Amino acid sequence: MTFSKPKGTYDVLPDESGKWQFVESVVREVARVYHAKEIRTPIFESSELYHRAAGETSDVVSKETYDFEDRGGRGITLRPEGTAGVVRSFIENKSYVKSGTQKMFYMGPMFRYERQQKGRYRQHMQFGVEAFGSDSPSTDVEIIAMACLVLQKLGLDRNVKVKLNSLGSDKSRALYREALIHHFEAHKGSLCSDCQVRFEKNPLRILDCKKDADSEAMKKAPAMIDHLVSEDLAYFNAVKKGLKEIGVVYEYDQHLVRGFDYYTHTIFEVQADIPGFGAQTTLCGGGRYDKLVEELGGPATPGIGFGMGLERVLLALEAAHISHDVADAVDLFFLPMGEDAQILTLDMMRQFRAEGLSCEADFSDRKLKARFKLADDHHAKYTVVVGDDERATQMFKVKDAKTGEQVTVKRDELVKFIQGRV
RNA sequence: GCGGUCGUGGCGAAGUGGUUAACGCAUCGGAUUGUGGCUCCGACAUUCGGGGGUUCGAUUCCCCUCGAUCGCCCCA
Repeated sequence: MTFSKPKGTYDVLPDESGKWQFVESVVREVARVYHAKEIRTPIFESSELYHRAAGETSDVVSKETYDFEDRGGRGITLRPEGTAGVVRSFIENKSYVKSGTQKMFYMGPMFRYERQQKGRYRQHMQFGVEAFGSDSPSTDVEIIAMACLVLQKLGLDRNVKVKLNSLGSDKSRALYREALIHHFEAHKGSLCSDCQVRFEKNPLRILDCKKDADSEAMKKAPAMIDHLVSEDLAYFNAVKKGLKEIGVVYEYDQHLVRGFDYYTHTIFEVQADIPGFGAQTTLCGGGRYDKLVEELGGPATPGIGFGMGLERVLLALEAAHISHDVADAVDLFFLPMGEDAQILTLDMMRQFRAEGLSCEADFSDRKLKARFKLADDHHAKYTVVVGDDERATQMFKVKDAKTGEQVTVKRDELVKFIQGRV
């Protein structure tokens, strides 16, 4: 009987974790300079939370969640996205009593029951940011720029594009919804079957359809921007102006619609723009959600945030042929000859490791040739053979992997010798 | 949830309805018993994702299933 990983999941193997850690370190560094502190919420929440937050018409919540009943009969859902849990925490811990804008980030696994393909998994890693308490368009600009900074620091800024749209406030949206229904009513017959359903449930989603993208009905469809009430339009213009002023290149996309119903005003995506990238091009998506805190039972508090899929970021790096050096070399590799030498090696390694040097030893009794090769495989910077002579004299021959040169060093001086060279 | 393609050792990859399943890399052993990365020699799949069927005989044909992959949908 052998076991295999659940469908849609993957293992990050020891040789692959370095690049993950690198991306994670970049993300944390960007969070630091943005003064966004980390928040860690449970990876499961009550099912009700997600239904209330994302909305019943969203595909993610209506058919892609991992739901189960726990032994106490509670309805539990593995988090499919990060915002709902963070907002729940924000309200439950009364974080809203603080004044000013609060920025926080999270990084962790999200779960969606979907058919997997390139860049889409049932468990995926997301880095996300939320900012509460500011209704200024400048905060929108700041948050979008933050997502861009992560990608820039990774070297991907030339391989991505930012797409931007506005959904406006409730008022604008109601107006637009009516206009859309009025427009598509006449063309309903020419729409694809999915859009027939969208027409009934959420006409906004028709705009996102790829099948009907080139149809006459779609081309003539009214644009959201023409239905924004004046203050909403002013808000959107302020965001666009801000982005332009600070040099964030974006594309206005009137068909951009996001998957969760909680969004208002500014919505955006950062998409990979790399030849040969898979079908899942969205690296990052987010927007403003000024009603969500209130809807989930908190005081009216504006918010904006985004989520970034780290698998896709890694895929983008690969597709763009960008690699970042990951250090995996070990400072010292010991080759003890015999049992007494092994004990001595253990003692030396204990001392050296406490001093911060990384050490590895091979305790096999194979021939030295094979064992040196092992040191090589571990990218050892220095290799030391420990045998009877060395034990007797406490003098060790330290071999430099790069030059092949061997220097004899006293045990007492070994730490300094290595530390001065690595 | 829907459609296409694919599934041979740790990895890459030939192959055929018939009895020993190429080759390359990696690994292990030896040439070379305390000093590697070169070279040479040798070893390494009772088995071709799993189950069932057709057949005298199946890795090869058929069905089911699981998995991977690409796309649709959706999204990070």
